[in-house]
Parts: sequence; structure tokens; C-alpha cells
Amino acid sequence: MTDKRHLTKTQQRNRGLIREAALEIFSQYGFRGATLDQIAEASGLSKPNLLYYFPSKEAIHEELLGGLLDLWLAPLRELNDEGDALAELLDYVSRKLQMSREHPRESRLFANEILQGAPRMGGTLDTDLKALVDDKAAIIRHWVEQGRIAPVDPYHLIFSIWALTQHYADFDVQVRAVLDGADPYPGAEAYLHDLFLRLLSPRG
Amino acid sequence: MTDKRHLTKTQQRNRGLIREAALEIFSQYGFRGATLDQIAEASGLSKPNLLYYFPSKEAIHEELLGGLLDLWLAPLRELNDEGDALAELLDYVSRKLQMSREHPRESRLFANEILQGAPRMGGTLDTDLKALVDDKAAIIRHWVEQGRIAPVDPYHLIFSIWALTQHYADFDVQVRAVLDGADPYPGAEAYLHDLFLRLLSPRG
DNA sequence: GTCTATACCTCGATAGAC
DNA sequence: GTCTATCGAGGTATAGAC
Repeated sequence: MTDKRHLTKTQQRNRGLIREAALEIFSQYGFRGATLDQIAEASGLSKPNLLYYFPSKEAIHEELLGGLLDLWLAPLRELNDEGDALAELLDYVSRKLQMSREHPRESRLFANEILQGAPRMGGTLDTDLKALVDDKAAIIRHWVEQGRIAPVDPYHLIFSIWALTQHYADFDVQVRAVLDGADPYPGAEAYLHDLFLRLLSPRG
Repeated sequence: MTDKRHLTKTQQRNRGLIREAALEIFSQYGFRGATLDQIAEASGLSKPNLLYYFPSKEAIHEELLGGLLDLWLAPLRELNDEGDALAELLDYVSRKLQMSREHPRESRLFANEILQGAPRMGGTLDTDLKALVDDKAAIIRHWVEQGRIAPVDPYHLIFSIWALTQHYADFDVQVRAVLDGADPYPGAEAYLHDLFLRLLSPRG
């Protein structure tokens, strides 16, 4: 039996190659659009060898999805109720945008999954995701009540941060078509900082 | 030869049934994830009968994509350079959000296509889309220069409107998981109106 | 651990009766 | 115009030699 705590060098290396290749292919073609041939090609391993390390195509996909929600929610998890309210939220936006820039494939893999109704993410959306968002929304509501930020709906605020940051990864081809291929991130950083600063600055 | 201008009642009806069913299935599963069996089932026609009306699976998909970009850009096209700047933009946001609410399947079909690199949309992004956005961005830049709205990057403003409105259709399952299944649109309408009002109101 | 060969199935598309 | 039956390609997974 292979024990996760006692993997040989080869095993670690090949499982890593497969994960990397699978991320590349699944994020571009979706689960059903991707084929084991493509993943084999991209990883440099043979197709039967893929199925030596993972029992099925589905298992490879699950391996990727497993850690994805955690990675995805990490920036939100860092939101600190004891920090400066406005700075905390602006930092969150910045971290989330950086996540899109550094992990566009993970963003697209996630988007593919959600777009199709999250058939392979099970109940993690209703449990883990919802619990964290409820927790952070309560913090934001508190900040509003204390007048530390302008009044906003905490849930729609969080949705808007997700939407605005992930858009640059998920709709990359559209963005670059409009911008003639230019890197959108410097402009996005400035625009989003400005947007949320104006939205959230307490007035009067 | 079938001439589009002389379709029988049956032809019109069945082609309509196929389009409706294909939209339902393609938007949920993507092009490769969808099967003709599913579309046949959903349309109430037999699989060979689908291929009597359309030469291939790809042709059905193209039929849907064909009009999609136009439908998609219609709200932006209405942006009128002679109207009141702030009201024009807020109305655009509202129209675009309504499009998400009324056409979530079209939104997801489009998102599926863009997410995977728009392999079947040809050059329409680089030509039609870019031309329209450049045109409207020039109008917005003009409004900024005249001081009729606060200074913003016109391109990122348009991206942000797309991202924020489409998010509610494309990431519906995630939004509803967080909101316990509640309808997000009333809250979204208020939040987005508020957001863009604060962002764009000229100050000083 | 890794390969070649292949079993087996799903799916798009066609043949041909009605 | 619509059906049943079926072909053939492509895809997941397995067998078995090395």
C-alpha cells in the first residue's frame, strides 16, 4: 500500500508533474473537455503511468479541487477584525487581485466548476465557504455600525471583490482582446484601489 | 435546398425546440461536456432528427454563439453620448444586470466560451467587441475630460461593469450557497447603483 | 515503475425503412 | 420528416510483458 507519508522521490516527482499538467489542461478545457492523452503529453508521462499514480481521471481532478477552495479563500481568511477597517478591506482586494495574477489557472479551474453548478465540489460551498463568508460579513457589518467604513451590504461587497478580481484571470482573452494584449494588472490595481476607496471611505 | 426564408411551420418549431434545448445543455455542460443525447432528450426530438435540422453538433453550437455577442453587447451599444453622463452609465449598469437576470444561460454559455479561450468565437472579440468598446471608451473619456463624471479609466470601468453584473449569472450557485438560496438581484441592484454612483459622481 | 497492446464504452454521425 | 439500427472515432481504463 502506498502511504502518503512514505513516498519515494520518484513518486513525489511524478505526482507533482501530473498535478501541474492536469491543472494546465483541466483549467483550459474543463473536466470533460480534457483528455488523459493531453495530460499525459503535458506531463511527459505515458497514459497508463498516469493511472498508476491516480486511480482515475476523476481522481486527478479531485486532487486539484481538494486544496483549491482553501487557496481560494486564503485572502479572505486573513481579513483581521482588529486591524484598520478600510486598510484591511483594501489589502484584501489587493491580495485577491494578486491571486488572480499569480494563479490564473486555478482561478479558471474554479470558475469552470462553479459555472457548471459545482457538480464535483460537493457541499463545501454550503459549509466551508458559507461559514467563512458569514463570519467575515459579520465583521464588516460591525465596521459599518461603528462608522469606520461607509454603509454597504457586506455580502454584496464580498461578491463584488470576487467578481472584480477574478474577472481578469477568467476572462483574460476578452480583456486582452480589448487592450490589444497589454497587461491589465497595473491598471486594474489602481482602478480597484480607487473604486473601493471611494465606496468605503466614511463620509461626513 | 432549404431556404431560410421559406421554412415550414414544423421546421420553425423544431429548430426553435433545438435551440432552446441546446442553450439549456451547452450552457450547463460546455461544448464538449454536452451530448447530443442530452439535447435530444431536452428537446423531445430524436438524435438523428437533430442532425436532420443541423449538420453537426458544432453547427448547433455555432447557431447559438452567432447571435450571442450581439445580444451581449446590446446594453453597451445603447450608451448615448448625448445623454446625461452619470445617468447614462448608471442605466447601462442596470440594463446589464437585468440581462444577467433574464438571460443567465446565455451568460454562462458566453462565459464557458471565453473561459476556454474563445476557440469558437473566431476573431469577433478582436474586431466587433474591441471596436465597440473603443468607441464607448472614447465617450467616457470625453465625459471625464469635461468633468461630468469623476476621473476613471474607461476600459477598467467597462470591465468592472461586465464583471459585477455577469457574476450573478455565472457564479449563481456560489452566490446562492452564501445567501441560503435567496434571490440576489434586488440587493445587487441597490448595491451596484450605490457603488457606481459613489465612484462616478463628480466631486468638488 | 513504465511500457505496448487492447478491451470496452460513449458519442457523433450515417444508413435506410417507413 | 422521423424513426431504429449501427458504424467508427476517440476516450478511459486494464492486462501483462519488461
